[in-house]
Amino acid sequence: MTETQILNYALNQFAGIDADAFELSSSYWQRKTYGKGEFYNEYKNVCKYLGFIIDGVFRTYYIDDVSAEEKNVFFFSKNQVVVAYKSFVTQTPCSYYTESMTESTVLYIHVNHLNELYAKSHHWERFGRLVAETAFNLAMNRAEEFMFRTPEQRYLELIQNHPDIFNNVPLYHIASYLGIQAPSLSRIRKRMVGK
Amino acid sequence: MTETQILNYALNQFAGIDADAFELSSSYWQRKTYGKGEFYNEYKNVCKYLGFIIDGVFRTYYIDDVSAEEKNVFFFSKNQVVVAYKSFVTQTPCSYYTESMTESTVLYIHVNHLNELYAKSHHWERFGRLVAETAFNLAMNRAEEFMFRTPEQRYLELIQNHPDIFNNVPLYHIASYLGIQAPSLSRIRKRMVGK
DNA sequence: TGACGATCTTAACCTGAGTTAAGAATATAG
DNA sequence: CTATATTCTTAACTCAGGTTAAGATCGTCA
Repeated sequence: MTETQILNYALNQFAGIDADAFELSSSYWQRKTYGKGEFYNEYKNVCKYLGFIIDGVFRTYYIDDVSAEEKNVFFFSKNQVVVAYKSFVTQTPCSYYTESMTESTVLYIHVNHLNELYAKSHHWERFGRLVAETAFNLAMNRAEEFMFRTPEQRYLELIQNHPDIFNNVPLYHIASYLGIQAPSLSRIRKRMVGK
Repeated sequence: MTETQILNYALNQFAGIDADAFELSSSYWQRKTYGKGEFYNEYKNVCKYLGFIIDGVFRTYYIDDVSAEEKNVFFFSKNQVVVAYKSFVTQTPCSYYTESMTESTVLYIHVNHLNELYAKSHHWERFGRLVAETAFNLAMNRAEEFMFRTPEQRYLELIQNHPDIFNNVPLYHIASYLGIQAPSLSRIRKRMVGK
């Protein structure tokens, strides 16, 4: 399958974008590759593109003003959308960095083109709603993990629910994502030997 | 102002719903009052209504399976929408309880009627998108509070940003909202005397 | 007003995460 | 296959929040 076919298929699965609706968008999609450590979007930058990951892993992180520590917020991988949602929707500067952690390939579309598609087609409007819902679910799940689970439970659930992330990301990035320091994650892992 | 006028005004402010667009919806809105402790929506119930709070305060909480503790997730008050968003959008059973903490008055609309309005009017479609964005912001802010702030910082920011909640809700409910136990909140408050 | 229930604080002890720094294990490149 | 950098674990200590139970304070209403 070509990359465009992969995209078409994914959009169909996700939002019922059929061949005709996809055709409306086809001239708008562009392709970009990222090296390890390259940014999809940076702090204070307005996110102008919605990306679909053909291959690779991205992380979105926050830099704490006080401790200057990086705190991982989201991971995005293959066949997922990558976007700084709030910045993209409101076209305001982003609070985060979104960085490629691997060699990556992305197909992306400009916010203006997407808005055109919303106006032209109910299918694409539906897509916009579903992206909003997906973003909500992502944020709400993240909030729930921190409100209701201990770091140990978050660790176990990450292994269960996102083995793709767990297996492809160094542990110190996992620790940051779980909201703890690397030594704490080591202790949790040690505690669990035998359980 | 009548309650309907309050609603009309708020919808206009929030999403540019003009007199004509409001007229489309006017026969759909119903009114309900809640006593202290009455539920807007309960665990395992599908949330079928989007409410606009004329007066009162609601809280959404989760009950921990293990500890059987209540954990407050959101507060909603006057001139805000009250809804179990995920349940409402997906029409699936809710994970939460949403309870009135005071005598309250709500104007509400059924999900089917709202979907009708989406189909009929771009104004209402816009409203739907904005509700989705509001829900995202609420969830994302909550996630950020827990990912990036200490309980003490969360407490200070609550006082700053939501004095209405802080002043109208008992401290043990605030503690739960901040993700800590009541004695911890007492210690934080004590620590801060003199700061 | 005074008695009750609700709310808030305090104390004592426990536990798990933070911090720092050192060292072990693992990858990667030359 | 060794040297080097990266990643992971461990140790020792500190500290904030959890837990439990007691007591203080506040509100309310008979």
